[in-house]
Amino acid sequence: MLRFDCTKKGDRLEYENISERKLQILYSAVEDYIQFATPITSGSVHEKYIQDISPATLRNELSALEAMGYLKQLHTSSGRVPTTKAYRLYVNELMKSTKFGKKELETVRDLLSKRTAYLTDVISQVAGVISQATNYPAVVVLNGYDNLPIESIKIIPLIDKSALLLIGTKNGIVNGQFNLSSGVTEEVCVDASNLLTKKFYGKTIKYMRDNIQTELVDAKNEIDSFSGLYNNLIDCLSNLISGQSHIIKVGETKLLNNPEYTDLKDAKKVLDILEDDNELKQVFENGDENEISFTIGRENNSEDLKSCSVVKANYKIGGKQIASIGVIGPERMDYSNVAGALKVIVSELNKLNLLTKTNPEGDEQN
Amino acid sequence: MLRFDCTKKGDRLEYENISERKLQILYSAVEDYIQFATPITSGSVHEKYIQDISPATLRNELSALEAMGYLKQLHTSSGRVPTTKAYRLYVNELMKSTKFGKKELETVRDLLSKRTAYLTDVISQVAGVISQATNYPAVVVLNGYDNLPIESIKIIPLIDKSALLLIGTKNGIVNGQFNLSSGVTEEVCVDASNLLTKKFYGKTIKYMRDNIQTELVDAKNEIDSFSGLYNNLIDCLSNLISGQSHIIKVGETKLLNNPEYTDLKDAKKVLDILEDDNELKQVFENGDENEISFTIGRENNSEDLKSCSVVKANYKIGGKQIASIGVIGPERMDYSNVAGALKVIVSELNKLNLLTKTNPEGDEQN
DNA sequence: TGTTAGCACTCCATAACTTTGACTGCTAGC
DNA sequence: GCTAGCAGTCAAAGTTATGGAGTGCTAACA
Repeated sequence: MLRFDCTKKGDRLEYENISERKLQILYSAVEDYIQFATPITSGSVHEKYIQDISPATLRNELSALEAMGYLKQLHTSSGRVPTTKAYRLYVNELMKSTKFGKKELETVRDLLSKRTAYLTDVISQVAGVISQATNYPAVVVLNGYDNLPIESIKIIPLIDKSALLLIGTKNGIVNGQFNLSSGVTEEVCVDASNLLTKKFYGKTIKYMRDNIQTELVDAKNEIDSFSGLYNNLIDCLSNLISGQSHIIKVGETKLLNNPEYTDLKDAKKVLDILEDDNELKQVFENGDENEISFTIGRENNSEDLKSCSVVKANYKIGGKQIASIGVIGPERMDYSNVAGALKVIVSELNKLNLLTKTNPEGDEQN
Repeated sequence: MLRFDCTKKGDRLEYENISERKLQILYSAVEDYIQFATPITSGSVHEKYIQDISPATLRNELSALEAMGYLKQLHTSSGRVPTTKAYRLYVNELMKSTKFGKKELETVRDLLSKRTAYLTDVISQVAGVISQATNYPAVVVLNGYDNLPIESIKIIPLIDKSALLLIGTKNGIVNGQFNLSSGVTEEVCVDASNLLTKKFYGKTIKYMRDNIQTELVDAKNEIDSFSGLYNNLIDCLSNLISGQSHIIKVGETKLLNNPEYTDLKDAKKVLDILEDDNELKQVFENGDENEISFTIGRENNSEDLKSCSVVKANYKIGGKQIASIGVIGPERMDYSNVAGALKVIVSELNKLNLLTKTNPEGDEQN
């Protein structure tokens, strides 16, 4: 069965003077290797994909593709496996952009429709959905809270002289906690909440951080009792904003389902990176600015990740990066399925975002 | 070096007619195997632990201990490894109850002192601390919210016609979300919050569930606008209470650090159970009602866990089970260290609990 | 009766070797 | 330019030796 349809001939030839037939063979080879993880042989390509070319001819073609750097043999008399160059060509030019079934789409929608209020809950939910849809470990890196647009601010006094800070954003509630000086009443908190919401509605959290000092000095003059809140609130805000670039991981052990990691030593290298939040953050800060970004095998900076690929979606709002959402897996990754899953999830997240966006305007007009 | 000091002779003899010398040998054997994971031999015991008994005599003793079922040989001419029976004796009678260093204690206190408001955050923090302190995968199963005592109830309207429900408990905030009918003002939410807090302060969440219908019927009569809240709030409460017995896992891959899981097939069996929340819940519902409960090797019900041990602490408030906190690891687990870590964490949790308990009374008296 | 030295026995772990089979590269013919 | 067929190659699996660690047993001793 020939799965390759020739639609982008012009683009392809930019890469190299590579015949259409070689591309067809390479496409079959990569897809087969992704699916079965066994080296490609002239026999298997003939049998499964391209019956009208004999194995002997395929041998010549495979040999040529090897000379061009798209395939490599593990040893003489073994079949061939794709190189990073082949995966790159496959990802850029050959693969169907989304091989993501309707059934999976339904599952994703179902899971995301159970909306949760807190941003961190949304993130871990998203990570879970991706890991389930792709069967690889999923990682979500929230790139700080700076770019999130504020919808409302609430300060809620708790019983033991502390208070919750809830910042409602279009994506979910961000929360912090701080201590109240004695004498701060529930009323003061309500007043402060209203004041802050009024001053910062529609602005980003970064804007709030940069301007809260001056804004609150004014407020302090207006409202006396506000002083019991002032310092601690600012502390809380700066803690909230500076430190917490949240990272969530789900399904690390799914890595072990792949035959390239039957040797624990190899698996350990990758799992150790998955354990180390700082390293992982760096990994997910790499890649280009496209909607979906692929870092394949040897393209990875880290030596221990040369056997891996990282696929991530850049989740943006108003052109500003909010989070990196992605998976990590063997170089022999099902790129098509992963890219499909990530696209669907980002698009569903954007829909949720629109949903919350329309309502407050309705409220405002009332 | 003889690490065993004889203090509980009377108790020990209840088990079996086993000489003090055999106990000393067995103690050395188990501790050595826990530390090095290599079979015990007459030579190594002589060299490392009991110099004044010759290897030949130790051979006789080890052979006798094998006949009694405390040791087993993997094959003739191999050393011996402890059986489940040996670990059970070790845990019940021989081990030092806490082998938990001051340094580790400081770490635990540090981590727990960064108090977070939300119960789910507290739980995952606790799981992280345990996994870090023991170097095994940690699991926390929150046994529903039923037994948590209520301190305050807040309903917070969000911008898009939905509302947050925050139930403050002595252990942390439990939160839910529900939709508001139109016309429900911020004032109504405040009134409802105050009313609910007044009615249910000090009662458990279970009590609230069982009595909210009747209590709120009265309130509906008092306050007209309350009807916009009524149904959805009850829905939210019952969802909150029934479904969510939270389970949190941290450090699953730490299992792979142990030599008994260098074969991925063996590791997979255990990791699969760690993936399956339902099965895991059952595992952690087993065990006795003691403060710390050990389920060792073959004592496990699940066939796939016969090579594992599960140690859990029952975290209770007022005698009522709140959560199971524990670790899962190879049968050759460092029981002493794990038990120490769990005890410390439960005791620190109880302290935090007391801390929040004193403050509201202060508030009440003001 | 309990302890101990010494020796024979056992059996795993490791390495060296052999066999098998899958696949390629090459050559010659179409 | 394509293809059949055959020789060559090499890993994977199976087989056979070798070494060494550890026990069990026996006989002597306190």
